Amino acid sequence: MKIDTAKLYNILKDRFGKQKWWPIDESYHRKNKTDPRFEIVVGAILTQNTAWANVEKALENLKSKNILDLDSICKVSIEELERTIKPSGFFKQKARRLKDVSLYIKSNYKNLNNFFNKNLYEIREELLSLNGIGYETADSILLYAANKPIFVVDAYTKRILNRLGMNLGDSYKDIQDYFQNELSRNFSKEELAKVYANMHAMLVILAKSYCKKKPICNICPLENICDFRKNSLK
DNA sequence: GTCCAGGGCCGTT
DNA sequence: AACGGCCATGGA
Repeated sequence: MKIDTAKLYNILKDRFGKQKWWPIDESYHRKNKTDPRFEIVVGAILTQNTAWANVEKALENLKSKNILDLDSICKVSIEELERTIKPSGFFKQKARRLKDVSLYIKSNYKNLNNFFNKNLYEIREELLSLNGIGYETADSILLYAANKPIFVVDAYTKRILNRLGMNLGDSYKDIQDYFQNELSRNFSKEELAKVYANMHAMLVILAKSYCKKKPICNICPLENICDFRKNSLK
């Protein structure tokens, strides 16, 4: 069975409201005259299979050293970068990944703005060509930093879909296409980026607070439309 | 002590 | 194409 994603969107919105997603320290970037979107690029890499609380510690460390910007990450030594982001885990590979993406943008585009001004799919290809940036990280950067209309699929999304009983399989692209096809029919082109952003944000909130590994079904907003809930009541 | 978190890569079947 | 091991920290 397939559930209308526009309906899903509205149910979640009624319960959670609009989520202001991807926290950014605006005041830090105002003060330092740095591009706040770069914080999202960094966060997207640091959060790979990692609890956000640990990412926050790493981001705080970067801010306290005033190196949460493109040019600083390009300049800082790999050893110091590793030490600074250590709380976020996998610090050696993540330091390398931050370096790689930063140096790529710096050498090819000078700054984030020039890079993000390109076409969505051109940016996506370039991000995916870098080691350590897969579909989810690339799309998170595109959606939340570059404000491009592309839907982010993550482990939470897959878990929720499986429990709802939508047989979309495990393919990233299939799931992404499904959401984009459905939502683009129900919302205007101009608001799609915001809708995708809210949708993903609300799915994450749902997964964290209700649709956990051990789900809390009896107070879940999707209780009435969920196969997992129905089966557990049998 | 065990489990898990807003993945991705690489080697083996 | 699919799967398993690996990367690492800190909170529950």
